[in-house]
Amino acid sequence: MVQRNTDVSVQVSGSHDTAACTVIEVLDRVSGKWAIGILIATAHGPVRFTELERSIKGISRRMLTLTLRNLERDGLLVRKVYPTVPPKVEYTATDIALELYESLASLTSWAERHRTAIAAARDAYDRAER
Amino acid sequence: MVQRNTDVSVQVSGSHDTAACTVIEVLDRVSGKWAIGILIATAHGPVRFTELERSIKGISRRMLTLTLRNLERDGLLVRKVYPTVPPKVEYTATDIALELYESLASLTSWAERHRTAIAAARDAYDRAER
DNA sequence: CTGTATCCTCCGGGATACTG
DNA sequence: CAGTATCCCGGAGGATACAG
Repeated sequence: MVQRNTDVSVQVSGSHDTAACTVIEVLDRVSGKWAIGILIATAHGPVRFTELERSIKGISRRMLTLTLRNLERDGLLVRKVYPTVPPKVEYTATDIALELYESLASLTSWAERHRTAIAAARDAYDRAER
Repeated sequence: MVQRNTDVSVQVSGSHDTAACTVIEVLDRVSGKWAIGILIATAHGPVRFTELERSIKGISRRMLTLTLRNLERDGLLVRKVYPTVPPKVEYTATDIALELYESLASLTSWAERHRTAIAAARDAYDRAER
């Protein structure tokens, strides 16, 4: 989770600072290397711990647990334990999480529209600066 | 900038993995403690270096420079130098940046709608776990 | 005024081993 | 199966000083 501005981050005037704060709230929830992946992986029904571990390539058991706990803490995931043996645990996205998932669509759209332009800008910049 | 999955991050099936990747592209552009603040501060016309330094509370000169360079490199900001003495430098948001700025609106909306629910979930979780 | 250059700290996250 | 517990490392970012 990136260290962010908790106090009034931008001091323009009017509503810009609160806008910044609000956006930052979301980003803090979604920051971290794995949160988005988990959100997406749980967006279509309950998923078990090991399923997640397998579907999210490269995640360590530790980070999977930690990220799940954070998402659960924020009310984005529900953790249900079946007291069987061996144990079974299911994680389910809440409505709030699903709404977030949809809100990310406009960002996805932005990235798709401008991905090549951004790559080009990057190339140009890098070629110029050396 | 948070360390993220560059390879296929989520292996569900169909388009979920590409969706994840695309979202992550944006987040990488916007991650870092200060990028959003700068985006917002430059969203309403050219701003000078020192103006930014003053309006974005708590930012160090180093991070201001670094973040500005990254945003410029991605084509989100244009840096214009007036060869006067003392020097004057203006940063202007590009159209791409402005579009991004607007796309963030749905996230802001999400945060506003659920902020209290999230806070409540957090409280409940913390009270339960001890 | 607009930056660079260094040094240093903190913490997100990986690797590995152990457990109910 | 679903986690904890430790140890460790790299890099984001702060503080400070210097410069064109």
